[in-house]
Amino acid sequence: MPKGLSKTSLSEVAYGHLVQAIQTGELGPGTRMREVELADRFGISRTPIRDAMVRLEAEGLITHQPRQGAVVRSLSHREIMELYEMRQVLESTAARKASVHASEPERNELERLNELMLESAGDSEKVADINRRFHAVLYECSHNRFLLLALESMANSMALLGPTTLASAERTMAAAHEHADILKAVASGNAEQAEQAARAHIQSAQQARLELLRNF
Amino acid sequence: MPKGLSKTSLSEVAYGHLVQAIQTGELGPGTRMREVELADRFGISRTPIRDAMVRLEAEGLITHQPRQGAVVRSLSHREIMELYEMRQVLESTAARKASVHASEPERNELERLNELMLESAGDSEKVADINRRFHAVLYECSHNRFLLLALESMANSMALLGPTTLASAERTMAAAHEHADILKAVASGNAEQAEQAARAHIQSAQQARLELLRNF
DNA sequence: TGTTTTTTCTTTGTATGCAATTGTATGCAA
DNA sequence: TTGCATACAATTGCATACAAAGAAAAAACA
Repeated sequence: MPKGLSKTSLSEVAYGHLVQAIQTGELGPGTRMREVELADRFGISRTPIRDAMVRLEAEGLITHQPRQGAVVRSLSHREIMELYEMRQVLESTAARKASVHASEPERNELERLNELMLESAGDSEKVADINRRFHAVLYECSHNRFLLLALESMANSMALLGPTTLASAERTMAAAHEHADILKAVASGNAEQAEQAARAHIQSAQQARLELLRNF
Repeated sequence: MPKGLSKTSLSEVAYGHLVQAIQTGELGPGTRMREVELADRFGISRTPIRDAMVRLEAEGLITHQPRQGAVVRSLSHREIMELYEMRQVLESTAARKASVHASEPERNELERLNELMLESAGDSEKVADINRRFHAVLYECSHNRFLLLALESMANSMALLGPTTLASAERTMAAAHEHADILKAVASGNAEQAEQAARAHIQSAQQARLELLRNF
């Protein structure tokens, strides 16, 4: 055993692993999650696994029927639309709040991430990661803890959708452009415009998602 | 041990008890929650208590420092304002969606609950309960599972605020009136108006909350 | 007396065992 | 073959035991 002065609990480690596994598709929607199996895989006992799974269920990433085990939630077409509806509401609100509350370092960080994303166009894995971080920072900028909580939970749910919509370089460039629109509005403190730009961004992401679903 | 007629899991029972205890103020903000103590109180073991607590933490009702136990979250003035901001966003969205998706039985149920609330003016406990149910039904009317999840979590967080703002008969009547405005807009399918009415309702609730805080 | 160190004690984090329940396979009868 | 009952196996829900980390208390020291 590495002389790990493990600061974080195994429950959190397990939670992180599971979220990642769901994000990468290693645990795709519909997959049955057996406690012992996961415990073995991570080399820990069932208890922290259970903790992580309870949390995942509270966030809606997995469903859990009593005495019947948990499965990674599988979203119907309708639910996917509902998720994007919700995302539109939350992201546009975040952008609005950010336009009021974002600090200059935060705005700079957003600029930098967006440039980085544009530069990485083509490497879809990297782009997806930077995109996630961009949105995460934007969420923080809202400076509203309850909104943040809901946004993070929603972002996790997005993992249920599978591959990113930012695979193509064109879509990446379009997204970066939309991000820039949001940033411009945020920087100028124009709440209305920021909200609209975020709304437009999510709508276009939804559009891209639908195209992806059509050609699967 | 009584013959297990337990239909729902003990974890859920514990979760329900804890939420209720927080709502009634039995477990007020800042209260330290010891696992063994709660387990003894409910006559069960620590495991289902832990499950419930993990869930409560995911919802933001309790905070949990590693190796140091959990405490019922205590909201600063700023956080209370943030909570109402968030509530305004979510409730107005719910009303908007309800104006599109609510079925006739649902609308009738809302009407009935609102009448019942008005009739109960004076009995603040009963009013608060009916009010909760009114809002819960409105949430369902949105027919968006992700929005619903966020709303339920938010409603639980409201429990952290302590006593209801609907103690006085006047405030109850005002609230019922505001509810009626929402219902009218929902019934006529006017999304914009429904959203505005809900926003106004939450603003007025926030106002009442501030007054309550001032005189404590 | 005040401060630092050591010790004890409480409480959580984790592992594991047991019992209950559900899904599944097998056998029997129609 | 199909429907149904019964037995078996897999898997979770819960309880409990143990270990480790912090907090509190006690002791030692300046």
